[in-house]
Amino acid sequence: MSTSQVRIPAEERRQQILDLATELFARQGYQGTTTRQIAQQVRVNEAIIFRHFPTKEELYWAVIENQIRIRAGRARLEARLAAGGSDRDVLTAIAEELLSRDATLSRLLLYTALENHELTHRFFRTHVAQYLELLADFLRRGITEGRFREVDPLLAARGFLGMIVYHFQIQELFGGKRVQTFDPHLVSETLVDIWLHGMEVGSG
Amino acid sequence: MSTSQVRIPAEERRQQILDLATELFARQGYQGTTTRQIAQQVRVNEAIIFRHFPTKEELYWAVIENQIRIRAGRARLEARLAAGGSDRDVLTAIAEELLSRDATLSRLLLYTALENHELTHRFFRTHVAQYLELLADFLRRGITEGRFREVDPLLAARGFLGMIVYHFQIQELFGGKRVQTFDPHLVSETLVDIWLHGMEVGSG
DNA sequence: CGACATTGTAAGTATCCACTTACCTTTTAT
DNA sequence: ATAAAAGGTAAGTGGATACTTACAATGTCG
Repeated sequence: MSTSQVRIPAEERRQQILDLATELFARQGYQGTTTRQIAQQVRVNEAIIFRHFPTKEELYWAVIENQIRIRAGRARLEARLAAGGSDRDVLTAIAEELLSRDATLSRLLLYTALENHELTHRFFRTHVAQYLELLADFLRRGITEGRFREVDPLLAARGFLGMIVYHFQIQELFGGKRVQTFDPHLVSETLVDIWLHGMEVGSG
Repeated sequence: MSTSQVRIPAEERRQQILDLATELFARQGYQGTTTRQIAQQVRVNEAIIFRHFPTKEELYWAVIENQIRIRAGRARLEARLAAGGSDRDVLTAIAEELLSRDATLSRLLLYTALENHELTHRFFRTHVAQYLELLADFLRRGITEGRFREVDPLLAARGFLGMIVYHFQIQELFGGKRVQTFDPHLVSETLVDIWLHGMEVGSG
């Protein structure tokens, strides 16, 4: 033995690798992160990484799938939409949840969208598109019930999410928060107010 | 001499390198693109790249600055805002212009935002923030003139751009256009309609 | 107590990267 | 005509990268 040799059960080590790799991939992307870096973060020999994950690429997809599983709020969105309350309350809650997420998953997904061509589209269809469809369904109901104006529900859903997500991107990715910080609650209320006022029949 | 040896004036060669590097960086990012790849695209020896640009990184920034110079429509936006016409016409024209751009610059900027921490923020302040400020000024005038409701103009500007940019991102980056294509004109009109209806005093 | 699977390490390997060096070929100015 | 300047190439360099191999320490169970 020459260094410390901390022994840890496999399951735990695997999770540790996954967690630290998540951090690095989110900050630096797939290409910008080396397996040596990951090993150093875990304080373990590089070979350990390859004992738990056959290739760097498989580690990457494990990271992505893990993050989607624990973070992407498809279930949470469904619950929110089903829970009821006024349109304003429901939408504000959704917006606030999106704004309060940490940037890790967003960064990973953007990196993946940029770096990867084919696999991203499959992923997009099964996750982002589903999220948008849920929102669009909610709007479609509102339209047939006469509460919302007649517009393409999918476009309106994209518009709503776009307001929120773009603000988040500017603050978290482009360093906007170094110039000016915003109260997430105020942001949610303002953006929901504009969008809802724009969608409601006979408002104003 | 062993291969063809096509001789071309320096200025022209430089531009050629810039153009092909732009394409590669936009598709694969800084880290994902090798100088050898660029040389192969230009059909020139790798050393030529380094004759025209001292390092890969300087080539990258030359690419970015070039794209911003020829594409980013600060001047065009100012002209549009000054040209007058109804709010609806002005905003629809802006939206349509953003939607009809090709994805190259967007991809480059997103890559840069993700990969680079410090330089991106400086760039963001001098370009994206300025663009948003111009829009916010336009809204501020509308608010004091009583045409728009009283909301934070910067947030409203982000909301507007967000609707457009997010739609563009989904279509161009996440492969949304493989699932469904949209008429840019229809998209502009729909999103502007929602946002404007949401901002106007006494509409509906 | 000792066989053995498990967790770990050190030290590779082949390949690829950004960048350099040494040299050749064509154009141009005098 | 010819020297110099400019555009081009082949063949490196050292270092990094993903992944492997050979072997050492350790907990567990018969």
